[in-house]
Amino acid sequence: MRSAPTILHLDMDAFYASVEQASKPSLRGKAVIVGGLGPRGVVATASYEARRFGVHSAMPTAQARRLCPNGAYLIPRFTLYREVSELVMGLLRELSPLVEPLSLDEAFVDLEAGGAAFDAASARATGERLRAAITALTGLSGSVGLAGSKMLAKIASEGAKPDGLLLIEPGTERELLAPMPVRTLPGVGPATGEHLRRAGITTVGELAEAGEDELVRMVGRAHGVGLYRMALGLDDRPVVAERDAKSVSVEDTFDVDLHDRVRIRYEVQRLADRCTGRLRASGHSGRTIVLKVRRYDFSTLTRSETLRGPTDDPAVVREAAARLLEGVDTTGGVRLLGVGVTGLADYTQEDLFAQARAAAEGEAPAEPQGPGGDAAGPAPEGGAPEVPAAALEGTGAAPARYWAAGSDVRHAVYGPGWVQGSGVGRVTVRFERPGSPPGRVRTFLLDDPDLEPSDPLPLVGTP
DNA sequence: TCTGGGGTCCTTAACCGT
DNA sequence: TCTGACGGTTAAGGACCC
Repeated sequence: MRSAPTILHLDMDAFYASVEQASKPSLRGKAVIVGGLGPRGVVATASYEARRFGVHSAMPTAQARRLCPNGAYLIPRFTLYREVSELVMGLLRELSPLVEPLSLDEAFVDLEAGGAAFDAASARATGERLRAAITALTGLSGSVGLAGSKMLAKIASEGAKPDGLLLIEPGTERELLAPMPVRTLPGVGPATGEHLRRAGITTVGELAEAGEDELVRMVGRAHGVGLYRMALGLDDRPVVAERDAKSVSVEDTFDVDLHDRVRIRYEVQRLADRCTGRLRASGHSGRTIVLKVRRYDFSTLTRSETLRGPTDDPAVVREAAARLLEGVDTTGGVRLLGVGVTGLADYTQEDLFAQARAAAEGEAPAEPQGPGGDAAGPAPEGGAPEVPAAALEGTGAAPARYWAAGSDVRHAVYGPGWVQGSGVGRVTVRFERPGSPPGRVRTFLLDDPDLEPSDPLPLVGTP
């Protein structure tokens, strides 16, 4: 807690959807929904236009389509969002060395540590300058909260949305918080909220009245103490610039539940390989392998195994994951599989045990084998568009090229554009780019040789 | 046609060693 | 030698966040 509101929280407005609108001029002012488009997809971000229809994040995409049938439904393009995010984070780092990103679209900044503010007036001026700079650089809007602590800065930016700035003057926080619903506090989700409601506690003020002992009794030691302090507006967590990763994991939800044990084993191997790929890319190795299984009824279980030392060897992770799978009953069907590695070492330590064994066996690590050697192999990796696994299920036919809605393409004649939709042997492309007027739509055969996938264009600086 | 994917942190229980 | 307290580690699950 500090006496001047010099902790800043930035929250970009409807980030993914706004990036899509900036890069696809015909979508400006329209309902845009970014998320999973499959039968089990959920909404990641909805534009404010879409929110007016009741669409919000974490909602099943199928439900969103019912509420907002004329919206534009797009898959996320994380590479582009990451680029835009880096631009924004760069602006934050000009304000202070103490920048703590929470996600691609959110961060805390300690303005005092950077000499960018020392009181309410200078903090407000810095916040407004930042908002203008973000718009100038990216064309997007962000909301800024300023307060004497992280918690209040975050609550402030929430209140500032969209496209605003809110400053909470230190000293006013208790009376400000008191009437707010408990769910306002970070860390109070559906479960804790319901728990408290049953005890007759619905506002932050009532939370403070309940007292620390009572809260600890209700929700446990760590949570109770933290909750009580937050209810009083007390929060002295520092802004931490660099936090090292503690785990790496990958998981897939399948469009249709998996029953075939051979196929399940195969998918676990693929996930293990993807996981080690990411592990190595981040320069880590880890000691504990975790297998996650979500069954047909949405019940989730995890099984883990701790090795004698950290590894980043794909064969070792694959074998551990396969062992863990053998202890899991999958009759009834599996909706999701995941493989993770925790207990990360911040350096890459060779796994001498695995190396020695591989040398003894005189064998290169085996590639995972497809179930029964049939055609339902993995979707192509890398630049090429992926065919969803379910699209191949039960078909012996070679798939036509698959064009995901929202993805970038380039046509030999018409230039850059994006996929508006595809079906019945055709793909519809809208030809426009960031900064251009809304473009026109053309339709091609799925395998038109003039059409190819391409990388996103930058939001600004394109001629 | 319900419910993603990537994480973090906490709790509880079992087990081991002192 | 037996029992108990305690601490560390591992495993499993759950809440929460964006």
